[in-house]
Amino acid sequence: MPAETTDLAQALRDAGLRVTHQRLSLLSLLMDASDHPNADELLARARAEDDSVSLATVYRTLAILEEAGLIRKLTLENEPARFESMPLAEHDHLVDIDSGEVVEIASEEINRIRKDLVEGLGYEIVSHTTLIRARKLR
Amino acid sequence: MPAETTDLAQALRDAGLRVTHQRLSLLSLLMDASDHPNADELLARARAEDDSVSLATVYRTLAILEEAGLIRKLTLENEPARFESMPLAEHDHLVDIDSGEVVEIASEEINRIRKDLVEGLGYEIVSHTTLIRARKLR
DNA sequence: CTTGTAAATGCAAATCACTCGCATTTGTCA
DNA sequence: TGACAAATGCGAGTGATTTGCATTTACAAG
Ligand SMILES: [Mn+2]
Ligand SMILES: [Mn+2]
Ligand SMILES: [Zn+2]
Ligand SMILES: [Zn+2]
Repeated sequence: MPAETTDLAQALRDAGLRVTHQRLSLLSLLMDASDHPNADELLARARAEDDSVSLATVYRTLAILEEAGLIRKLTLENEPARFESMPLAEHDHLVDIDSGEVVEIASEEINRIRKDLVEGLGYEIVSHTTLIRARKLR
Repeated sequence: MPAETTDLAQALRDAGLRVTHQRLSLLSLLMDASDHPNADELLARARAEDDSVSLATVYRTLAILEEAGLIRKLTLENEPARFESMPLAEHDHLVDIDSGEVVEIASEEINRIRKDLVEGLGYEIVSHTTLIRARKLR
């Protein structure tokens, strides 16, 4: 039995979730993905292994994995949501408006300033998303 | 003729847009709004003046005003988009996850750091949205 | 102030991403 | 090796937003 499979299965158990092929498949796909796929794309990839997976389960599973803190959902403008495995470091996303590509951006300084600002207003951050639409300079 | 009406009409003309009652109405509503209304709410407010306005026109008009840079659209998670008149100063939004209220947050420092970071990656920012989901501390 | 004409609007039907109901299958724990 | 609740596949529903088309309107000309 591969180590990775065991790890992911354990991550699901630790989250109090049952270990199903669909959950392992989607979690694994997102761990390995270098891009930020949406539900349709994940369905296609999951079906390469098991062609009986349904779109409804993809959506249900993604919601559950997000709830469990194992993955993150990116709500974009005018296009279906994309997903990524939970990153180790907090980071923002830049969408290249010409290619659609998503680039990750991290700044510990921005995170700190934002946190202080929000707390100064009497709030605690539950989650945050920064989406930058940008164009490549030439 | 009120000065405001003239101003808004001129803003539309300057953007190369025809001046219609619906556009003036929505633009005016957003200039005066202290909250961040969605399309449904704007339709209700617009109908208080002219009960023949349609939801389709509200959506078409909001898209046009946004394209013209006169208003801004906020894409939230799991709820219809909200709108605001184009703010003078760039700012982020905090959504109180308990009340649904939207709070504005401005930090010139964050804007500067982010701009430098993005330019360092060879991009220019076209627009950006930061959405913070937060809970009031007690 | 009329008129021609393209653009804007209202209405209803269509889209699209996502969700749900339900019969069937599967994971977990005796 | 069952019992049984939870998960899944499938198809039908939802809700926000968009679109086709007939009608109205803004506005440039005359
Ligand atoms: Mn797609
Ligand atoms: Mn509403
Ligand atoms: Zn990311
Ligand atoms: Zn704002």
